[in-house]
Amino acid sequence: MRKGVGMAVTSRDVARLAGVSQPTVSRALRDDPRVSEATKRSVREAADLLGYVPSDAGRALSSGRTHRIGLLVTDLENQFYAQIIAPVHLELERMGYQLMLHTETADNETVAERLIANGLDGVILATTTVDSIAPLRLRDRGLPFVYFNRTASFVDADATVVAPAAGFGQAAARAVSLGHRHIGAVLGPSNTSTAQSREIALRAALAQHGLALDPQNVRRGPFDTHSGDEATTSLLAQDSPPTLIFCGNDVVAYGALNAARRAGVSVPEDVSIIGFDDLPAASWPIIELSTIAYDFAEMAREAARLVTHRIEQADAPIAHIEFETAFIERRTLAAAAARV
Amino acid sequence: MRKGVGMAVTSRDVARLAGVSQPTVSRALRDDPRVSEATKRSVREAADLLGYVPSDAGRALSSGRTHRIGLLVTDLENQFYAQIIAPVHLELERMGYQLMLHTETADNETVAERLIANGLDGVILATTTVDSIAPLRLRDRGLPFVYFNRTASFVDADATVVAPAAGFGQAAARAVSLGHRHIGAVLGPSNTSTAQSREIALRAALAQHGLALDPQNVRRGPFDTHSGDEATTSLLAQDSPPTLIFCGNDVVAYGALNAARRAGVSVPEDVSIIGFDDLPAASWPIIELSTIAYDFAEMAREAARLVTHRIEQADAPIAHIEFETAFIERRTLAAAAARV
DNA sequence: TGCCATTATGCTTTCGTATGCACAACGGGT
DNA sequence: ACCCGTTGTGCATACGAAAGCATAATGGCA
Repeated sequence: MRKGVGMAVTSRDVARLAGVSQPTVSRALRDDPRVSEATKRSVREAADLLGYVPSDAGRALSSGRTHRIGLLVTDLENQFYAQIIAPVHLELERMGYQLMLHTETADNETVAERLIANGLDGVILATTTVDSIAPLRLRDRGLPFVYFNRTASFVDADATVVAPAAGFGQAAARAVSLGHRHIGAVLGPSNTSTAQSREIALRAALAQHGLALDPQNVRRGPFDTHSGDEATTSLLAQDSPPTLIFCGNDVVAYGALNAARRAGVSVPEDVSIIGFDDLPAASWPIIELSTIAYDFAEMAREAARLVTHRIEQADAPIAHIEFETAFIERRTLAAAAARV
Repeated sequence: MRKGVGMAVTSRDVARLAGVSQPTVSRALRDDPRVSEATKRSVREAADLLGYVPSDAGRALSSGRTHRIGLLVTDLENQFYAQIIAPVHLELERMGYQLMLHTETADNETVAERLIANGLDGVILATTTVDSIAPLRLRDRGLPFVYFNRTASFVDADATVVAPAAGFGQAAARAVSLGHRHIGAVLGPSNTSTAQSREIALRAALAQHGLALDPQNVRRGPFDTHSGDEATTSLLAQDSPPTLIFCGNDVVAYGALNAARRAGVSVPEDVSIIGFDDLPAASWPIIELSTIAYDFAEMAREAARLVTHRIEQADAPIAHIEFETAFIERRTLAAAAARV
């Protein structure tokens, strides 16, 4: 950029007007205690007068900090991530950081490179698979990052995760008391830590009551509505379908509800559905989904705090923060229908 | 930043290894035709070997371009904006730009300042109110911006907007043919151009059939589910409620469906509901919302293209791009119930 | 009155990349 | 053999803010 017409006002211009040096302007505007109140006042006045706005690039280059945090997700249209973005954004802003959204496209290889190239101070990984190499790359670069919700195997790092045992324990107990014995599940992708931990928790909870998942009644697929729809359609098409279906998350459960409706199967009379996450729509009167809840907004904020803390104190001990779950019973869970 | 341990590899390091000057590295990696193929190859090799990643800040400072575009929204949890972010993000990425999400908080005054301070090349305004001053500030700064969906009064700029007339025309015709005469509406905030244009289009469409909105059957509120719920609850509580309710958008319509369900009013037997936007959930079997559709994903991509085009060619003529609408009939619209 | 501590400010350099300009090397045409 | 055009590379510097260090101004105390 060589001297355009609309060239921005720089700290040097402010300095000239205020009759001080450029470094003094820099210090005054950042409220450095070494600058006198009188000077600060006149500098601020000059800055206001000129409409001075510090250059992000200049500051970044000089200080080595961008105050930008990347949030890596795959599917922005997924309601779960939509719910996450807002609290992360707000919490980061509260702490003086800006959020940069990044999506993981097909070629996983370049994701870490793109994150690194973007001059981020830190990264929140929200859709890591257990076998992802991105964390390795970030670690090698020395770029601070935290796991949100999902974790990867190769590298340990700060993480906020869900502890699904309690929620599934309560749900299973209630389901058994309602007479459910033939239980199905639409699980998430087996290369995600969330799908893995939920599957383990579900199986353990059922085992408490002497029950097990019949492999015939288990489906796996991405955490999205379409996948839940397909899987449930296939489950319900069987000769003796399960009376209750646990879904990998709420978004999948919406798909399950759609599949049941399309198949003319009543919920909860013919089949009960249980989700996971307790998204806002789960409690809508037209949905009323039974689900396993936890404070995902707080979990998102915690991830934001973890990453900024890691940036500011690189040698802090690694923190794994678990969020407890609880079963929330709504319309979509009812007594098991007698089987034919 | 004064010489840390994990200091990043710079173009100078690459230059040293490749035995060329730093500017040659810069040119070689950007595929400048003035650099010989042989040199390019050896520079690329050296860069790979060292794991060189160009500094965003350095490039931004030197070139005066950040390749970052801000997207300004209010409510990230709103499904409409969630649907918008993905296409904008992808289209920008395709054109070599990064998306920065910004939210409008309570103090509108500082929004423009925050956008300007963030070293953006351009901005997409998605939630402007007609009386917003942000566009003025951006124009004064010379920061390129475009309106998405909504426009403001004070400043003209590139815009992508919806043309609601056709959609409402079709919907009204169909509604009338189904016997609807007492029609209500839950409109958006009157300081948004979208709420204004939809209200005008709706009234005009009804007028075609000699109908008008009874002020008693009109409610206004924010474009969210809660507001749609409240407004509809109040509409339905009247002595002779409307047989059909037009909602400001789909998210509002979801609220209307919830309100009806809670009030024990059947949709569409007792009341019909029509939305606007055709969000993915509108076509779900458990929802099946009649609505007015347009290609919002393409509209989002177009906004992305407009802003980058404006950046690259500041003196291009201002473009206003309209997206046509069409009525989509689903379960929530049926024949009007006979009135008591 | 002189010295030192403190406070406030300025000078200089740095961060990493990009670009205008100078210039070296090379080759072809006469 | 000379000139000139072309091609490829280097040099110097700009971009804007921040920070280390130097130093001027001030005040207190002996």
